[in-house]
Amino acid sequence: MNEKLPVSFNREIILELYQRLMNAYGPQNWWPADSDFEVMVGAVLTQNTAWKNVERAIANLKHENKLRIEEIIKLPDTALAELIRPSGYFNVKTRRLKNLCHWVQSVGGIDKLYEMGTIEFRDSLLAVNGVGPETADDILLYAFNRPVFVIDTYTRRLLSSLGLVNGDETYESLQNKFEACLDSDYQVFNEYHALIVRHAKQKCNRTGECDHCLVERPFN
DNA sequence: ACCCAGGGTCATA
DNA sequence: TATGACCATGGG
Repeated sequence: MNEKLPVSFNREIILELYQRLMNAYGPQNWWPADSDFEVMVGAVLTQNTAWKNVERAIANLKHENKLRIEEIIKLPDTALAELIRPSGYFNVKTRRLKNLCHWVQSVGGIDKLYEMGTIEFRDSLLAVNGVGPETADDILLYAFNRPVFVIDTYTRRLLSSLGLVNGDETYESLQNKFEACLDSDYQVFNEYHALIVRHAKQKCNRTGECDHCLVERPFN
């Protein structure tokens, strides 16, 4: 008896992982943006794209005073595409940004979003062409402080590396697991995901004692 | 020269 | 429902 049980996805493990990440990297202060709308734009622009490239695109929009809903809608597709060019997929993202802006207008403007229930908010976002689960949750969590846990490829990679998942789990399945393990606190959700991204960027020196290794060491 | 980056949609079987 | 193709820039 007293044999070691296989590590499973439970509250204790998820809390310890959070502590490891926090100890290694400290608070990340996400999402870097000057406005809620900027978070929404950034969430679309960063799809499968390095954040550094998104920063350039957003800087272009700011410099031309186009980081506003009406301005983006007004802008011809070719002009908008040119401004966001550095973030890649610029034709696709031009369409997606406009879809998102039209959607905001259709619900009566940004102010109406603060009054919307989180479930309805999420479903409504997902109905916008170009907004998938991660983009929707980025917006819900980082622009509107809603307690939804963001899942991304880094999250899957980390969990897989720790042997906590098989890799065949759906987005919502993983999200549900996290949300079931944690108190529904948007500040923790915010920090947790930011820390996972921070960890993904951490280089491993293979000594077993770097921050990367300390975070990913086996659980007892 | 190749691979990846804070995804998502669409056509096809 | 489940793959595969496609979108495109910039840095390692």
